[in-house]
Amino acid sequence: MESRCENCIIRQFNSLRAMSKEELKKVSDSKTTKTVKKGESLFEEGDKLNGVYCVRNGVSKLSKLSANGKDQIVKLATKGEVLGQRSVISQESTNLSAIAVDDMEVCFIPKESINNTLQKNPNFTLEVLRHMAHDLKEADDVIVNISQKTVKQRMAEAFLYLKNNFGEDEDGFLALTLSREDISNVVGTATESAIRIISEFKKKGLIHTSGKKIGIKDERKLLEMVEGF
Amino acid sequence: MESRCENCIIRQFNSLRAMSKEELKKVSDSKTTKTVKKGESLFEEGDKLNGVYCVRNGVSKLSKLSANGKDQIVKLATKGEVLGQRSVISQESTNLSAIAVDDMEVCFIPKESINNTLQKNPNFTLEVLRHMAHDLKEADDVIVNISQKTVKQRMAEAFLYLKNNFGEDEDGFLALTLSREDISNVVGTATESAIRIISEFKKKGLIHTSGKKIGIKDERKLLEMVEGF
DNA sequence: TTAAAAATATGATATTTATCAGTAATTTAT
DNA sequence: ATAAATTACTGATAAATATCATATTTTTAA
Repeated sequence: MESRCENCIIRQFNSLRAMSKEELKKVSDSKTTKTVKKGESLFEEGDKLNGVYCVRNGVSKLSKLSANGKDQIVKLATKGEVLGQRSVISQESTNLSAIAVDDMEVCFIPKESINNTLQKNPNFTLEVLRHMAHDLKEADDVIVNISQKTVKQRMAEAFLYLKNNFGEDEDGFLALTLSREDISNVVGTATESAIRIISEFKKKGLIHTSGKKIGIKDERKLLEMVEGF
Repeated sequence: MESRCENCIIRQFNSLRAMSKEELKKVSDSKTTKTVKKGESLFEEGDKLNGVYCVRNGVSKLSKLSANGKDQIVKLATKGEVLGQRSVISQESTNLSAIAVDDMEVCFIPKESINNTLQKNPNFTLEVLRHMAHDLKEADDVIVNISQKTVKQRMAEAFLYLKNNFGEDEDGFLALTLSREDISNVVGTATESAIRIISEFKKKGLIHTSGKKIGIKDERKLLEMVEGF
């Protein structure tokens, strides 16, 4: 397994590609690689982060606990994404927890390397900025979705999102398998409601399931449902 | 009215303060000042922006239209805030409309001045980045709020937000007066529901009203309501 | 491998919220 | 100043969603 950042392909997908050779070398020297088992956390809401995590493998859910004890999943981050950036940049504690949904492999990069480059390399800063602008746009879309769409529509949207972002396995099931509870936390609904809608979608032939696994059967109809037909 | 950016106090509240004297001079020479009447728009969802708007006075609502024809207000921007930045940075059309809630005075700064500085002045870029990181954190909070809190809780929260961010007038009413419809669009609910909850809060002595104007009477109880007691 | 625990599933019911219908009050334009 | 248009408000009802209870299946750990 390649362990020098300079040669890491993952880097092509995130802002680290805007780093100079020397900067990358420094990052490479200061970074540590970690394995995180399914269910373990990278960091928890309220933690002060001493660096960022670059995801090499696996998927992490970024979530926030609400007063009534339910988690809301704000984002699912996979290969290539950098976690904790916002917290490091604004020098505040994180507002989100990052928990592994899969077994993960991540690189921890101490904040000094990041902050140094942010101050010296405008290209890097601009690249980070572009990513954050994109994330913000997505967050706005989520806000509008949650407040204007029904739970059914959001469920349909969630399945399409999972297909588009994580793909399908050989058997036509969504490659990323989430528990019913996680699905309900992405959609922002009660777990029972999520399960009920899964049953309904199954009856209607929109999806098929096998244990936890869910496969999309009628993408067109799901899309129509999202649009409100 | 001062019209040179170099001497504009508003600048202290936004990322423009990280610009050098020369950069500011250029911005000042290329900018134009506009007056926007209540109800008029600065830009509309889908527009390609040729620059950013620096708010000198008044308040603008940033909103997005949903499929069912209802607007969702994502942010209320006031004095000192820079609008359209995200769109200019990511070189995409805006996903939001900006409409004046008050009569406004804004400066339009062509994107060239911004992009130039972004490429040359890392301090400026970093400052913009910090602001965006903050906005993103706020957006995440909104997501969690909307999906986990009841309409009543979100209404209570909206009133507290309006007080904290826009203050009160001499008579103890919220300084920013929104229509019932706008309030419902901030909270993400039907206008009738918003009105109903206003009536209820009034009966319970949490707020008082006079026409459109709303005043906070029992902040403590509103806070408790937000927290879920 | 088997008992315990956790996750999934479904029904019954309660609660929340939206929608529709209509009136009253306020604002706008003439 | 007055009519028209918009906005605010209220009630009745429908629809969506959450909650509680409980059964079944799957996973975990001894």
